[in-house]
Amino acid sequence: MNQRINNRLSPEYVLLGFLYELPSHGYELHRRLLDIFGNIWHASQSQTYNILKRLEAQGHITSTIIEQEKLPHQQRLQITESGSERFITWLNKPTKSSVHAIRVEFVTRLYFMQQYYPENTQEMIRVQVDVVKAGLIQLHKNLAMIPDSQTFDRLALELRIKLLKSVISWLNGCREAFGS
Amino acid sequence: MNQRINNRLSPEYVLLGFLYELPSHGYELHRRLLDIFGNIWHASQSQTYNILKRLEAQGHITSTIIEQEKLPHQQRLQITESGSERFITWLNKPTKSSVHAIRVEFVTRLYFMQQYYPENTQEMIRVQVDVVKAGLIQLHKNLAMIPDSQTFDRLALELRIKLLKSVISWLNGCREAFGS
DNA sequence: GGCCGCATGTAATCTGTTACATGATTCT
DNA sequence: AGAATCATGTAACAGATTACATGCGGCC
Repeated sequence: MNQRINNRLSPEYVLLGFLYELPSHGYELHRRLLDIFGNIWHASQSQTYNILKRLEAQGHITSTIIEQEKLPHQQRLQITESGSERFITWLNKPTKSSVHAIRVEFVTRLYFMQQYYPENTQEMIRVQVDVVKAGLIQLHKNLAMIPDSQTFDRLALELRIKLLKSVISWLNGCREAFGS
Repeated sequence: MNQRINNRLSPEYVLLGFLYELPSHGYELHRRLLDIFGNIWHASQSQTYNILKRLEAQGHITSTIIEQEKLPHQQRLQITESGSERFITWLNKPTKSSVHAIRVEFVTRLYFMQQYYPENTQEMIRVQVDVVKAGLIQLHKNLAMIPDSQTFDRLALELRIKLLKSVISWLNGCREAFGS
């Protein structure tokens, strides 16, 4: 239950990542999610609350209600040991060699690594390049096994190869952008 | 209800596309889905049946039971007018300028166009190039509006731009591969 | 007076995932 | 004898989407 079995991506790590730094509450987390990751992650307000509920049920965050004068009450959310651990594990785990995963998950990890452990950014990118290169080699092997006659299958694979090559080129650009 | 409002992709058009040519039944459709589109679309067997049920409920296909000797009965599925129309509309509608959509939806449309209306393939690719180019221009505009200081935002956008450029290059390759 | 921002949710619906169920035939 | 293929599904659960609900304070 605790493990992400399939490859479905959800912004739960983003929320965890915000809370890793300091406590906050649902409304603000949602706003920051839109602000910073609006182009990458999409969640409606209620979906954000849903995810937070889930994280709380799983023991990754705890909540305390704070009454405010003149404003509605807040639910102060705080990350737990288990939540921090979960976040850090995710942050350090290379993203799989898939265009979509890189565009969404790796970019998110890059943001948080740069925020919290900038000294690890270079290494993180280096490792990711290796993972994508390994994926590319596999795709090339697959391509070699498809006969020339299967134009469609070859084209579909060639697209993925092209995209992954772009990803590697972009990753190298990242290394410079966050240059040491 | 009939319209696909959000950008969730599902292999329903693949199933419709198979049935566009000739009637079939769930089991075979699922096999072909795995065979031909295994690298692109993922659906469990029951999910395939679910989608077919949905298409039937929506009036896009009809079913008749066929008894067989020695083998289990089949449900012969046949596409309706409404289903054919839906498929053709989809087939001719350019895929939006998104890496994922191109990798999944456009590649699928390419397959069916090549199967059923090969003479339209060139035009289809041409139109798609235009759509992606328009998307690229938009992204470039967005990029120009991000100040240099926001390294992260720029990088995230630059990745998308790089990927879309690869897509265009690939599309041009397609034109040659299906050269007239 | 009406809309926006703050702040939290519930309910209904849809879609997908996994596991389970059935039962005959054909291949190894 | 056992596995794979043919062929159809149900049930339980997880997750996302949309709409709806509430209510105060501040701004125009």
